Formats: sequence, C-alpha cells, structure tokens
Amino acid sequence: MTENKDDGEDRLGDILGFHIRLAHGAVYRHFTETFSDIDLTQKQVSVLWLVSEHPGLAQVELGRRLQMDRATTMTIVNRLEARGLLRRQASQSDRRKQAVFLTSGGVAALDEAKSCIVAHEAWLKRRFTPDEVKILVEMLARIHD
Amino acid sequence: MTENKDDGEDRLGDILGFHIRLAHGAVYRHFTETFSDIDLTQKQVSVLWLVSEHPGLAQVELGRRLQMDRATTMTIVNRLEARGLLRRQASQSDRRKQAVFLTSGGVAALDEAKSCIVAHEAWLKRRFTPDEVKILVEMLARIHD
DNA sequence: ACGGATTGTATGCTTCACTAACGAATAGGC
DNA sequence: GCCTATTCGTTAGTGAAGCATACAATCCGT
Repeated sequence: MTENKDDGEDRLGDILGFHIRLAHGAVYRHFTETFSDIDLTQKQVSVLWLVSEHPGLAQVELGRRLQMDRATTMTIVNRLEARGLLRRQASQSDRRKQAVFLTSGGVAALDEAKSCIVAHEAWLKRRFTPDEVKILVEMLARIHD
Repeated sequence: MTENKDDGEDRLGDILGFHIRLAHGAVYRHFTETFSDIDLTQKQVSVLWLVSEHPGLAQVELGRRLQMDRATTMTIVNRLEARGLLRRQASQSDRRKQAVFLTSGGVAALDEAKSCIVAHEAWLKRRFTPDEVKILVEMLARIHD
C-alpha cells in the first residue's frame, strides 16, 4: 500500500487551488491577447461593465463587488478616468462618496469590449456543454461568495 | 420577451471568465493569509513543490509546467535562490540549461508549506463533496491543458 | 456635540506578467 | 564539418495589481 492515498494531496496536481490558479492564468492570458487591440484589462472591463449596470455606484461598492480593496479600486478608476472612459461625481446623498458614471467614450469602449468578450467566452466555453457551464459557474460562485 | 435571452451573456454575472477571476482572487487572498507566517507565495510554493517532484528540472521546463514565461520564472527562481531554498546547477546533458534542485532549507520550507496547504485546501474544499471536487478539477484542467 | 465608523485619497512596497534584447549552447540541413 | 536557426538563461524596462498605512472629510448613533 502507498501512504497518503486517502486524501490525495501528495502531488501538486491533486491541489484544487493549483488548478484554479492555472485555469485563471490561461484565461487571463487569452483575455489580454483578445483585448490587446482595445487595450483594456479584465479589471478595467469589469469596472466599466459594473458601472454600466449600476450608474452612480460608489467606489467602495465597486470594490466590494469586484473584491478589491479601496486602494486598488482607486488606481483602476484613476486609469479609466484619465482615459476619459468614466467620471467621478460627488454623491449628493453622502458627500464622502464619489458616484462613478460612464462617459460616452466609456459606453463606446464597453460596447467594443463586450463584442470581444463574446469571442473570449466562446473560446473558453467551447470545452463545455451548456449544462457543464452552469455547473462550473455555480461551483465557482461557491468559492467567491 | 427580453432580448439576449438566448446566450445569457448580457450581464457581468453570466460571464464564466468573471467567475473564474473572482474565485481565483478569493483563493489567492486566503492563500496569502494562510502563508503570511512562512512568507511564501503561491508561485513560490508551486516552484518548490514541482522541483521536489522533479529534481534537476530545467528552468524553461519549470516555467512551461507552471505556465510562466522565462523572465517570470527567472525572478521567482532568483528569489528562492537568494533565500537559500533552491540552487542552480549547470546541466551536463545540455549546457544551455540550468538544472534546479531544492536545498535542505528548501525541503524544510516545502514541508512546512505543505502543512499549510492542507489547511488551505480544507478551507477551499469544504464547499464541495469529494465527487464535486473531482468534477471541478477535471473541468479546470480542461481550461489550462 | 462628541466619538467612532466609513469613504476617498495619497504614498510606498511587493509580486508578477510581458517585451525586447543579448550571448552562449545546441540542433538540424547540407 | 559548417552554417543557420532555435533554444535557454539572463538582464532591463514597463505596466497592472494587491496590500498596508496614514490622513482628511463626512456620516451616524448616542
């Protein structure tokens, strides 16, 4: 009998976290390749998309939904603001908060990005049946929720 | 009827890549928290582990298996070598290559890291049944293979 | 009105991925 | 064997991103 046969954590390939990291790396790499033309990162597209779904969202809420701390959120919003894709506006209900909105350029950039996302997602999902995609998404959501 | 009901890619939460990124972020965060004491990153542990499984591995092969380019592999090997956890040695079969080995300190660090991995993996896997873990690993492998 | 909590901001440090270039060594075609 | 192309390690530079800390303004509960 071999030792450590019960838990199956004696080899690197048995580590779930390792596979998540590799899968993320592969997706990240294909993403940046797909988006090299329009020069947007995963984070930046996520921010644009989320602001599009929730105009006037506060930065802290943006960070919470994308699981970034305030400092990280700042740098991303700064970059997108410098590129003219979104704008800050002091919230009227709570003057501590900065409400974030897409500019017209931001809307256009997001539209362009979404068409790239379609291609990117097709590349990713071609490995799975629609049912498998549902299962995978549900499992991943268990991890990050 | 709503538009875009067919493909289900009209909302950010429908994007598979988005969930992979969030899940990776959550795992990464818990990992660094678990490993704050012994001060090793995911990448560094992966390298130590892989070298342990394949002593004398060339750097380029190390990078290939962990999906890093040569430059990135360099910086990580440099750090680990500077900390005395592994050592380089010119390969005899191919003098272009640098064979990488664990030092005794590297073996000890990996042992310590593996016990942390057990706790980390337990945190991660507590969301799933053993069968679900197998399914998830298999699906993630489809992405990064 | 006071004190604690929240939010944005600024600064600095670290990890990591990528590119481009270079030299050394190897492999393949002839 | 020789010339060329490729591979490997290395270095340097760029950029995104995460985290910690500190500070000021604002809000809220009491």
